[in-house]
Amino acid sequence: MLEDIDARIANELAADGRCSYTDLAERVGLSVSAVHQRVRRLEQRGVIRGYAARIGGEEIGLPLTAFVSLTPIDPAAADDYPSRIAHLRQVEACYSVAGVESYILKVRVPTPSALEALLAQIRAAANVSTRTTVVLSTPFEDRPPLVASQA
Amino acid sequence: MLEDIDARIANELAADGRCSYTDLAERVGLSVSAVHQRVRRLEQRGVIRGYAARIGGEEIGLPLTAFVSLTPIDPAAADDYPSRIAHLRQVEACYSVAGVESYILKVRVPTPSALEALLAQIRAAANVSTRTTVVLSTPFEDRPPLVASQA
DNA sequence: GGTGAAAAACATAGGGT
DNA sequence: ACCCTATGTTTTTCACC
Repeated sequence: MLEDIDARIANELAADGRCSYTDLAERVGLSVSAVHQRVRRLEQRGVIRGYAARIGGEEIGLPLTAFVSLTPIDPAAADDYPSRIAHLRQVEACYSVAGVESYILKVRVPTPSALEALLAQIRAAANVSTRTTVVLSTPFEDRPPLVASQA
Repeated sequence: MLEDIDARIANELAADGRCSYTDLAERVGLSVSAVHQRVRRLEQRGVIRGYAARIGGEEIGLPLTAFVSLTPIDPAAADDYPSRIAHLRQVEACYSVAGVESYILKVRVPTPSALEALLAQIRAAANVSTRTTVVLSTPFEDRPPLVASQA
């Protein structure tokens, strides 16, 4: 599926998303145009889904992170919770999970009272009960996965 | 703290980490060099912590994501759990949380049995008990936070 | 798949307002 | 803080292997 040089390219870009093709080419030992072509293919195949700047939460006034677990109140309701919640931009991620609860959300807000308001919006928008776990600190986050070759 | 144009630059780069300075300059209505200077300052201030390619888990043979909650077995033990776990590369994130449990980890593995092995490693390395919630699907993830100005 | 070369676009530094 | 200009680098395409 994923060949060795492609894996190395993906790892490099996961660690440094703005790395130039020229640098990449040197590191993996190919010409610039070959690397360029491979990167485009990786993007098409969905191995690389996009590029993002990692933003420091505290520096932009969103120091409070929390995980919010959702339990549907009406078990017979339609299963479109994600779409009911996606418009809330403070919700950074939404996972459907196997467990007592149905979804886990990751949220980022400026203050405890903003969290309170957001929880009310979530409950209202999706007809769910919530259980919230506040993040105290983040020793590490967003570590790039080890892309291994499997050709 | 964070001025309007800086906020827009941060938002653009959060959404498209490989956007050129030329494009950025057009979008925010400044000269290329002014934008370049601002980006450097945002990086120095920690607003922008780095750049990363977003990698598709299924496409690289890591289709199984889970959240693992940790409870210390010896409540008197030293509080260096993150450093005991950081060497396990399947652990993508580590959060210290307020709740029944002490930490939440996000992990990505190829198979259920790799998850089993990883959990054993986590328990052995940190002397903790674990509770695992398997992710079934990910409606969305890594949405860029809304960087708001607060000058 | 890969290379190499040429044109266009871009990044970067310096001096001026 | 910003703009402009000049220079070197990078991206991107294309013809060829």
